[in-house]
Amino acid sequence: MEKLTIDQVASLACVSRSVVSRVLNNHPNVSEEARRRVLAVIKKYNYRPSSVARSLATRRTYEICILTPRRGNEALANGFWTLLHLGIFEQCIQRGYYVSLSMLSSDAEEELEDRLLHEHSFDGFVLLTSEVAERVIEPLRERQIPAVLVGHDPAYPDVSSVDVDNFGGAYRAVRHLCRLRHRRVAAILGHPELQETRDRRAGYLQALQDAGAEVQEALIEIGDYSQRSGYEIMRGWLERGPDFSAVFCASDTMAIGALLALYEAGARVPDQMAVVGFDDLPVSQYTCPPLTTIHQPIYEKGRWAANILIDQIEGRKRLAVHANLQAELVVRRSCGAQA
Amino acid sequence: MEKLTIDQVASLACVSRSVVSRVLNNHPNVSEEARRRVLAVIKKYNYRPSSVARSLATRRTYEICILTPRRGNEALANGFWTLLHLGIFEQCIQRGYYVSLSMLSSDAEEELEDRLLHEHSFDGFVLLTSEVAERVIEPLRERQIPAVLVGHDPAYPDVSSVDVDNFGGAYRAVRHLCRLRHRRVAAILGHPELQETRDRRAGYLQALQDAGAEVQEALIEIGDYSQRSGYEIMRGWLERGPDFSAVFCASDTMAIGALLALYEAGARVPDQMAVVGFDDLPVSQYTCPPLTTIHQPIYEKGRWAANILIDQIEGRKRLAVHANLQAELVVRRSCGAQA
DNA sequence: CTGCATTTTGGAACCGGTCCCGAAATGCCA
DNA sequence: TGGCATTTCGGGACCGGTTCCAAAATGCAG
Repeated sequence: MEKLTIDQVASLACVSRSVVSRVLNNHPNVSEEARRRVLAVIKKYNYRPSSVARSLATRRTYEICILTPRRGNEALANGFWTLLHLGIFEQCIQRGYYVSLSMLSSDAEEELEDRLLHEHSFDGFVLLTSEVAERVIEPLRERQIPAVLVGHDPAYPDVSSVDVDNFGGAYRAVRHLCRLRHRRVAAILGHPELQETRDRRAGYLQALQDAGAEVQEALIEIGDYSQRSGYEIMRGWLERGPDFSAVFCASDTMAIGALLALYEAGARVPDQMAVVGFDDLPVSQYTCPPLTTIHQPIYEKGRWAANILIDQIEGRKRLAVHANLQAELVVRRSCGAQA
Repeated sequence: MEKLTIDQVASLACVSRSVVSRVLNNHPNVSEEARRRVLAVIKKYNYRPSSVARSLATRRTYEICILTPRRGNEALANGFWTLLHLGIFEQCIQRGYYVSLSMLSSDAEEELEDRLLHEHSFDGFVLLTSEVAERVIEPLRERQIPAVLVGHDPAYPDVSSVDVDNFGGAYRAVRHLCRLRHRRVAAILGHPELQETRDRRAGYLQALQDAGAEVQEALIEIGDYSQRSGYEIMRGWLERGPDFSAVFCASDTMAIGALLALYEAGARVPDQMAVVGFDDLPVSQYTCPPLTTIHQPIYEKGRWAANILIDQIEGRKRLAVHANLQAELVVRRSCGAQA
């Protein structure tokens, strides 16, 4: 069964192609009689208008592009991105948009960026992390292409964004530890140039200060969101004999690495060392012991991002909006609050 | 800076648009002089031809669509899919194709399927799992749209596929346990209607038989690839007092769930219970203890799938190819072979 | 310098839609 | 029944490329 064109549908329904077009787009001013005939033909032959041809005429593709950072496999393959993609995808489909996927490696693949931004006309872009934003924001601005940032960066106040309350989340995580009588709480944080890291760090410090606990730079180490980095940092500490009783990890992945180091050293969690994470990955319910962490509504972040972007594409929102979603503490066993 | 059209480039370079088109497509029969002028204009204005217009004329979009099954979040968000998508993506980009992402929920969303298959013209489809294949194979066949299946199913011998050696992997995992003197080895398998499950089950049974170990239906339970299912199955066994010393899990996710149940029950792994998984997810290096498992080259599977599909799109392969990738045993600590 | 083969060029049709606009059909009222 | 407003319809230009083909330019041999 060959694919029909609008002209073939028109002649089968004995009308002009303008009429068919009007029926397809729910324009008024088409007689009941004609509409009926056209719909009958469409149904009979299962006709679908070519989205390519339509895009050419309307200059709209109904396609948005997700730009995901290309990190190491270990930092990438933890379910976080799948959930985010899923949220974006489901909302887009619901609103009639297709989703295209790209992963940008950190070395400059200008060729790829050029193609994505200029050659293929996406209606808008979802930028995952400010690393990605940094690389593509200029050309997007120049061509006035709608974009939304998942994450946030004060450097781009004009770009809509959706983020989780990183400061508040870290604050609540560490406050929780302090309330459990931990006076010295170490931290494994992420790349210091990320805004996210700065906010989580600030939350951590503020919570310590508010609790009257010790604040000490020496208790902070920098990882890269991989399990390996969490593992190695914790192992380094254990070798030197840690002088603290709890660790706040800026991601569950790093917490998972830390848990293994503790396990190998025979240090019991939470008795000898309390651990809390950040993100609440699906797997974190199943670590040994299950991880106390800050729940990020990852899937919802995706949905919000898609909604904001599409509103912008369709011209409903003129000004940039900055959504900030709640990050709640999920108490499980790695912190010692539950038997 | 407005986007130029081919006509504007042509007049800036003082040639007709046919010449510009020829330059863009590396056709012969364009004078050095003209080519030079055209390239200069293209470079100066950073011109990119519109892929939409080109697609309309050539009937090729250079876009392939990944169809991912929409499972529960827990079974979805474990890094497996990200790695697979990444493999597909990187190979596609390298060969000049865009990647579109779709997740099909199991309840019939015919509307979505129709749109994906008919309205938007993808050059080809990557079907992740035979569940997905089952739902879309018919219309794809009918319209002769290239597709490749990741996984495999004897019901579709005419559809190219790439899979891992499920039988061999399971066989090696269980043989390993038998060699460690386990005589009774339980199994947590996946959905029985999946070909994958059938193959892994067969490998498990064969290994037991070859080792002269006990083969007993009662030692087999069915999970759904979620951590939760692994957890609950193991917990059920522990409550009844297990009469076996090792478990083969058909996925790492289920193994991770099982590890937690064992941890909670105070059963030491591997001393009291040996555990092996299947997949070798990035996180499996960091479970407590690290998981012995069968390594699936997930990323490579994605690359193979993309390559096979694009070969087919570009007409290089006429016949269906069925790739079968090695699945190797990775010995870590959960099986007791390593100190 | 001529004549023919070959290279290079530009015009035009085409891909499959949208949308503007003038013409035809219809409705309504006097 | 005629006249005017309104609804419906169809023709054609357009979106930005590709590709076929005939015409123009060039190259080469005699």
